Amino acid sequence: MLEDLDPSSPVPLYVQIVEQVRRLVALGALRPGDRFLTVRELAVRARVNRNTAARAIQALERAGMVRARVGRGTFIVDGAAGIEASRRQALLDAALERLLIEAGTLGVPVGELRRRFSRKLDAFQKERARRARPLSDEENRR
Amino acid sequence: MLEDLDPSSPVPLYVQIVEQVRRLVALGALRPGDRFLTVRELAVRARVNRNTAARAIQALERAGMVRARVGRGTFIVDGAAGIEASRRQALLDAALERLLIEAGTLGVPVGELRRRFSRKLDAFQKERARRARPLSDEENRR
DNA sequence: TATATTGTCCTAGGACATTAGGACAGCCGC
DNA sequence: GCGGCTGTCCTAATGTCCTAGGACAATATA
Repeated sequence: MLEDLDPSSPVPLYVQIVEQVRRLVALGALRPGDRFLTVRELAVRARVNRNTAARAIQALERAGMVRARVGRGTFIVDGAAGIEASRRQALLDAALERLLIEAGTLGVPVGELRRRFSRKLDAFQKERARRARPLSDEENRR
Repeated sequence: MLEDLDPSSPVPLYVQIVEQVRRLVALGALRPGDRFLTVRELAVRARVNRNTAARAIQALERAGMVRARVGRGTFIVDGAAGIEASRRQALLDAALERLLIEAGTLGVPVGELRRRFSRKLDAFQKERARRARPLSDEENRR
């Protein structure tokens, strides 16, 4: 995690970092209150320039997933708490719409889509439970 | 549709066009065999340069949703037919993962996600049925 | 108070994307 | 065959993005 970035990808390095962190947060591997990597630690770990790491953290902060404090470090935040209900609804609806359009253009039958959704959701929850149990699974590996 | 593009958006004009067309195809408003707008027609309609319109159509062609023919025009294609099963599975899985990560970071409970998914899917199917009935609902408005 | 550590700002270069105009090549109906 | 369509290619101008290095300000720690 965070080591396997692809500099030759059209996706910017800082975006690749953001996506990986988003995934870890969604899976519960990083939880509110957890200390995150500092800008310089992240730069070393991901083998990118200090400013590229800073950019990733700034993007995460704009997304409300992280709080950066000069002299202290950066910490995971409960981003969902700061979002008002109506906005959350709108964002979820947009995400659902993107999925349905993708599935629609792929010609996925409704029945199959329902099945795959249910299966994927179960797998996601299972993974989430697995990561949450050790309480510092990912943390301790640092 | 296609008239309300935002030139000041960070999203390129040709991408905005592609997204709108993708939506129409997914909803069944544009079906395989239908004649699509020509490059110049699209340029006038969307109020963009001829080449920007051409770029959008080229992107749609790369995505396998459209077939462009010199001297004849561009036509909607059954893009799903050309995709091999394994690739289709992978694309759908990636789309599902994006949704779950988005929902996860928004803190949406699993039960609510299931409900919203089901509701959205029903709405999508209903819209699809509505658009499919007139057989040329969108077409005739040109 | 020193010193180290933290995030942040400024600047710059290189690369790429976007849009646009002009010209060209293939197809069709008269 | 001719004229009007069609999509496509070439080129240029402009803007934006990405990454990077250097310096700075705020905080914690000894």
